[in-house]
Amino acid sequence: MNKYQREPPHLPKDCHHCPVRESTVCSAMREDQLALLEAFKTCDRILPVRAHLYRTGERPHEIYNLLSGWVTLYRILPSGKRQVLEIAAPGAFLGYQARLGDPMLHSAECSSDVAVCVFPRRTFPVLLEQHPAIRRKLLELIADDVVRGQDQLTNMGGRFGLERVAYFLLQLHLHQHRRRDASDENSLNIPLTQEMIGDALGITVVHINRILRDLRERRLVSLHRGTLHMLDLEGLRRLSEESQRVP
Amino acid sequence: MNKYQREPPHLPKDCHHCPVRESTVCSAMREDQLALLEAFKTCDRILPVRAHLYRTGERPHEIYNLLSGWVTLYRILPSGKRQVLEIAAPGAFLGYQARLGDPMLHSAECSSDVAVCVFPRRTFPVLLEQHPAIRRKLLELIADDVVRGQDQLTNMGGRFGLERVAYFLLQLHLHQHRRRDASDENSLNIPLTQEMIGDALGITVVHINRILRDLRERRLVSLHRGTLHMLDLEGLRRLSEESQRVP
DNA sequence: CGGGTGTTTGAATAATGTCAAACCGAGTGG
DNA sequence: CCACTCGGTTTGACATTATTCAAACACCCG
Repeated sequence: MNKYQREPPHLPKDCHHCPVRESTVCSAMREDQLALLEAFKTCDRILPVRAHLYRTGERPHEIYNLLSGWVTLYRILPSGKRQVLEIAAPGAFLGYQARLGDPMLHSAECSSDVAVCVFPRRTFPVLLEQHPAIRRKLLELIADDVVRGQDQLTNMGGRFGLERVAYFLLQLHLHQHRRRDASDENSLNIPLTQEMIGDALGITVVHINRILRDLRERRLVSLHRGTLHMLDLEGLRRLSEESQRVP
Repeated sequence: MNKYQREPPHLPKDCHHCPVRESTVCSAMREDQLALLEAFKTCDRILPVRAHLYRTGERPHEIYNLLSGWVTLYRILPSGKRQVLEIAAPGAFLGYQARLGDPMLHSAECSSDVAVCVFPRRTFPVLLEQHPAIRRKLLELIADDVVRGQDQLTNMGGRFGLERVAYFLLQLHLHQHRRRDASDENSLNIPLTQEMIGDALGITVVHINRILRDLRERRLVSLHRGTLHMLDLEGLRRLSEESQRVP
């Protein structure tokens, strides 16, 4: 088993027992409508680390609900650089875009072994049409995506490396801490490499490394082999809100 | 009249004559349904430069359709820095968010004199409920927002100043060139200051200035008093796709 | 004719990237 | 079980990119 693999992928018996039902589009269905969903969905599927759900330019014929594991959404620039757009946790709804027939504009790669629930892409609009509640929920999810995107943009544009990384890790932790019962209140198991942080924040691995050392020495966070230890949440928050200049 | 003000704000007689009808949520209504929209909307309104549609933290009671002029969406960081999230052109749908009652997470300021079409916020969900086509269109618009956000993120994370600005201006021009009949094929009137570019791209005004000089001397673009001259689109594209390193 | 906003330039300094090399632990195959 | 490889981390020296501070300038507007 991969060193980052703390939770082996597990498939729920049915939608009733689905661990992420409440956090994704499926929450729009009443308990007694779940059979409809079940009928609509293609299958469940398990994928190994490094597998791709889809790649830039492809026109996949599926849409995914992430059941367990982590998926990284990214783009490659003409220069060869990689930009990580999102680190998707269980509950994420992946592969949707406005014009479902268009080629994807980003790639989705498994950062751990992964379990997904698969929907057919071609007939997905039918589902949306038949169940307005699902479209309502989807709109909600995507509207939140916009906000998180804006947050990330603000982080990238407005903070230097140290504060940037601090804020990024803080958000990562908070976002998890909402839906999850973190076994340990202040640590998070996540297949996060320094390179990934760098690619998410537009900073070199080498520099990320120095920043992480700094954060560790300040006893704020430490990242070690797939475990993120949040040592001082308040301190992190203070750091990331710090003025770099006095206006 | 403000120096940047090339087009005085003008209010359409009714929805039938609305110049942006096709590019916003209203396009979801059939010609014969426009009366319903008309009945629902609160009013049209004209706002002067520097006026705000709404500010961070407020719970506005309206939603807007931008009819003419430019609106800048931005956030302020704890450090005092400003991050420009979007430069909204006519046709933009402003002020919507998943939970309409929540406080806004960004501010919207008029960069020119502006005309907006105003919808009531409180009853907006009713409109969505009664006309699924509008929700469908809104979902589409917002899904596109996500993509443009990802694009911006990629630009910020993956490019240095020169290429970053080049790409930004190129996108700005292309995005306009789609919906507009640009009188002059290769120039764009827009109340864009160097400071705005800087705040959008996370670069200091001073540095933006040097970059713009560079771009001007390479005869790629020039920005002068509210007019953006695209001198060499192909060259810009090449520059922004340039590898900084040879992988 | 001011006054104010936006632009421009220079010099010093700080932040970050690049290159090169060593290191470290986990899985692999002999 | 050990040598070996591989992905990921760590460090140093140096180059590049960007910020900061300070000041002058240009132009529109009242």
